[in-house]
Amino acid sequence: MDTSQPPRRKPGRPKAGADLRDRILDEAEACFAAAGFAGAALREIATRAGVNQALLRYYFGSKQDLFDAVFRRRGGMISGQRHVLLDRALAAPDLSVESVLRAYLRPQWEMKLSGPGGAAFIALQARVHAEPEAHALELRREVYDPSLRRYIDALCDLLPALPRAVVSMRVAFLVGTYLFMLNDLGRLTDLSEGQIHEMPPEHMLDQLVVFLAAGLRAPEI
Amino acid sequence: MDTSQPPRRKPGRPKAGADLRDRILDEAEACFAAAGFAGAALREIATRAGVNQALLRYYFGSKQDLFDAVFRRRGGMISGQRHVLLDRALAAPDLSVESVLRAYLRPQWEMKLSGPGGAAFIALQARVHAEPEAHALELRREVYDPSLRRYIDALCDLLPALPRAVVSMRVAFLVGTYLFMLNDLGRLTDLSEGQIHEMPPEHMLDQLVVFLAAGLRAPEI
DNA sequence: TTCGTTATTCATCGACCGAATAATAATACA
DNA sequence: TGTATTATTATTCGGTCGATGAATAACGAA
Repeated sequence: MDTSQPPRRKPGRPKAGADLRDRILDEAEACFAAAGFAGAALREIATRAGVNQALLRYYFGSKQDLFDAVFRRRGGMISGQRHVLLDRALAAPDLSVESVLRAYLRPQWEMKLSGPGGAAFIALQARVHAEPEAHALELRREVYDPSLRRYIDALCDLLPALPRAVVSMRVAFLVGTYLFMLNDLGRLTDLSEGQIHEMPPEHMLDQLVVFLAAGLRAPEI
Repeated sequence: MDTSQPPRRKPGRPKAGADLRDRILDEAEACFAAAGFAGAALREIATRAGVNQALLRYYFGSKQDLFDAVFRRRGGMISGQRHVLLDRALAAPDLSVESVLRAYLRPQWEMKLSGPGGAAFIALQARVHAEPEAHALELRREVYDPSLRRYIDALCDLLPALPRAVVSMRVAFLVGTYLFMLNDLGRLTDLSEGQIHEMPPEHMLDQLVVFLAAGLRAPEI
């Protein structure tokens, strides 16, 4: 009489494909963003995605591999969009420090506003940037450094008075500024006693561009 | 024959006091910085500090309480130093955006360079700023927001053409910039193909001040 | 139909973690 | 000296975690 099997049992091949894969990545993204790498539990990711935990391993390998897949998915999108937007900015007649900055910032900005998934990735990205582990550093380099180098080249051309070392350093400053700003966007409100809260998001991006462009253009000391 | 007690046994009261307490906080700081809150293990902290794990609980309470103690220790130092340096800057004849910026940046900068403990705290701080949990947010607010508000006031006086909302936002930008820069100081090297590596640290702080001061002074759009 | 391959679940293992409790040694105080 | 208090250790508990291997159902090819 032990043979009574509850009806919910369906190993096999019901929902395979990129669809399920993406759903797993979505939930993993949310969990990693909320709890960090160590704090996220594969069990919870699997449950939220409606699959068995062993399936994560079947698809992605270890926990670290899953994390990397999450990071590369959106990171690759952003890098690709930056590449396209930089090409467009360089070809446009209004080429300027501001237009290059916008080409760099817009992909992340739009991902942040695109919905909870995009916002989760921004948070996750901020975490990765704060992690000192060698693996996190490699990941960031692999995903982002190539596109960054092109932007440094473009800005050096636009700011011929500045040596490359100074431009490189200022670009590094810039990365910290926007990462923090995007991640903390909701909390900026507090410092300004609510005044920022009433500002439309598009205006905030403008503010950021103004701030960063002025910093980049500052004469060398 | 079970009564043979190995000589290494010394419960009691050998090394009590602020000394041991600080050693525990030091090791906790290093572990939390390296692995994050969830990733750090109380067992390792205790081992590295040369004490039993239960002693952590006796001194600090839960893991979260220990973390908070770590954060408040150095955070309090920084806030205190900022308060003093801002007073001094406001009273000095060369009061300027730059001098206010330096008063804000110097405590963290010197902590970073003061040794491995200080550097560990900077890393930990960057992690806390990237964590979305409500508790982390409260902690940051409690430790840092009061001093931040004074700096916003001072900068508003120095930049009367800018509305307070804009100054507040730019100060928020600024926080991200220096946090990221301090934490990534060692890695900035890569982007500049080694050129930054040869720059003396003091010069890097100057570069940061120039960048931020220009951003703060940018005319409103 | 048959059979191998692929996708999925189930069940479990060993490790580790944070917390808790009880025992115990050093000190302070009477 | 004796006794209460404080600082420290030893040990254990329940829980959770990532990983793993075996079982199994669906599908594609023959």
